[in-house]
Amino acid sequence: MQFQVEERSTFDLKVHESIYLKNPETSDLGRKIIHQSIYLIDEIGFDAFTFKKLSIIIQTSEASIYRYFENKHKLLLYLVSWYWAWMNYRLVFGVINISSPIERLKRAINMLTEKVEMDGSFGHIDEVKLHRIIISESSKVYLTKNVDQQNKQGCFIGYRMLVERISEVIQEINPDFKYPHMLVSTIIEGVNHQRYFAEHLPKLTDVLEGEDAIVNFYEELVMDAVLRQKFPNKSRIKA
Amino acid sequence: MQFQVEERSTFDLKVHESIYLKNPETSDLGRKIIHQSIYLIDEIGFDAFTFKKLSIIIQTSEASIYRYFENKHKLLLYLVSWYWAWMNYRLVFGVINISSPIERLKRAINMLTEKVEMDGSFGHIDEVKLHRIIISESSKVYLTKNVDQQNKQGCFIGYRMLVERISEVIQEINPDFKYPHMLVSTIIEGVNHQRYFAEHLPKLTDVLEGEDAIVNFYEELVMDAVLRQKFPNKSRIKA
DNA sequence: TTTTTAATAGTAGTATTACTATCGGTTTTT
DNA sequence: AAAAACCGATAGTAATACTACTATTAAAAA
Repeated sequence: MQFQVEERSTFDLKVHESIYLKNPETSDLGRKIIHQSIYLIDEIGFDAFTFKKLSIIIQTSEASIYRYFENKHKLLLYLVSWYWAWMNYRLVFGVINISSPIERLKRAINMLTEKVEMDGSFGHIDEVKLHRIIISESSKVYLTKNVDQQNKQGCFIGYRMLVERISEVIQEINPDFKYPHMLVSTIIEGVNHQRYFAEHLPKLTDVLEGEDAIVNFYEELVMDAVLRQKFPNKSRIKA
Repeated sequence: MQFQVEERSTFDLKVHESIYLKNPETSDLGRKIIHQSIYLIDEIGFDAFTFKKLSIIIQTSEASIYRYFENKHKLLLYLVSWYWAWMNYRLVFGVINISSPIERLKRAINMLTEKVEMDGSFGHIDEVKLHRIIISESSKVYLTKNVDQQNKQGCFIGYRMLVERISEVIQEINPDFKYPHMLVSTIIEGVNHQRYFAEHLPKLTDVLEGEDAIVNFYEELVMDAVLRQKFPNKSRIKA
């Protein structure tokens, strides 16, 4: 992940160039588009979201928004990519002082699965609302007929780096573990679904009070899976 | 899951009534709609799929299709619900002779995660093509603003029953395991994503040759998680 | 057998969506 | 001061998602 320091001493997370026609970070209108699209998508959902509606809210024309993004899917891809870059960034700094790889993995899983409840230092982006969008809309970003083409252009490197980064910690702990990427992407997708289920389809998950069951569940799941082959318990029965 | 015996001695899997306006199983046109929509969605993807295109293929009018389904989302929901009912049905019969709950769980996870490669006995439904649709489109069924309303109507009972059925086996094995539903729905959603990644975004998964890595991964993951708390390995290090 | 009714198919239309093209006017850059 | 980039507004198109209405057919009642 790359970032650059700006005058206002915050970071400007880099999103892959092929996603936008014109970088929305470089103009007032661009930032307004990002800011307000997060509000609008969170409110009415991505399916009902249109550039027309957005243009009315930010008092501009539909055509002006099209100058930044080819279509609304690309805008969503931008938001999701920003989130991936943000996660990568948080992960680097959240784990930098931890020497034990096991503890580092635990911390990483924790950051990946915990609820985003505070809005940070990125001016026009509301991370709490963005996280809700990630939960309910992010998979639509790659579940399209254009995946292969977009992947070739590098639209998903943020996600790939996230998975790779954590996979490396897993392999540091247990070089014999065969499925590090599968485990990590299962967790990333899983959290989103579980948070969604907890809110809308609670019978498909286990909502426990007094604890963040989702965080605990995934931490246990990952540690069990990764440590299992390293320290196999021979006393475990075979049925 | 309910089913009924028909004259042609196959089963007619029940899909919840609130999903359709008129049961497509009851007429020739209805069966054609199901049969051909599977082909068309598989070919062009759900986003590009329209009732207009479908009506041209089956040589009828758009309005006739609207008489069976309120909109294309409901049609997708029908297909996905049929798949859930089919899975429930297969699960019951695939597990009926296994007395050991651990082996029963293994078999269930296996059936849930394995690739569908053979077309079965359900006349107008091509299960192989349907499975491809499940992999790339099924989550769109509940990732909408109407989830709560549709859930209230019972549109997702098939899914709920699937999760409940397997959760019960888990609880039979280990009554102390706290997250059976979470584990099962994580697996069901996970397989779909991993199969999708394996084909389109291989860097997000681990594609191994000579074995179905996805099946093995999830079997190990589930067994580790479920048996872990039952037979905790005290020798496992704490970092 | 005729009549009634109910179910189903087909025609034609509307509002909205997802864009594209064009044309002034205003900054910004050189 | 000239050129370039940028923005806003208008208008237009093709496709989509749906609805209202009409026509046809088939089964049930008279």
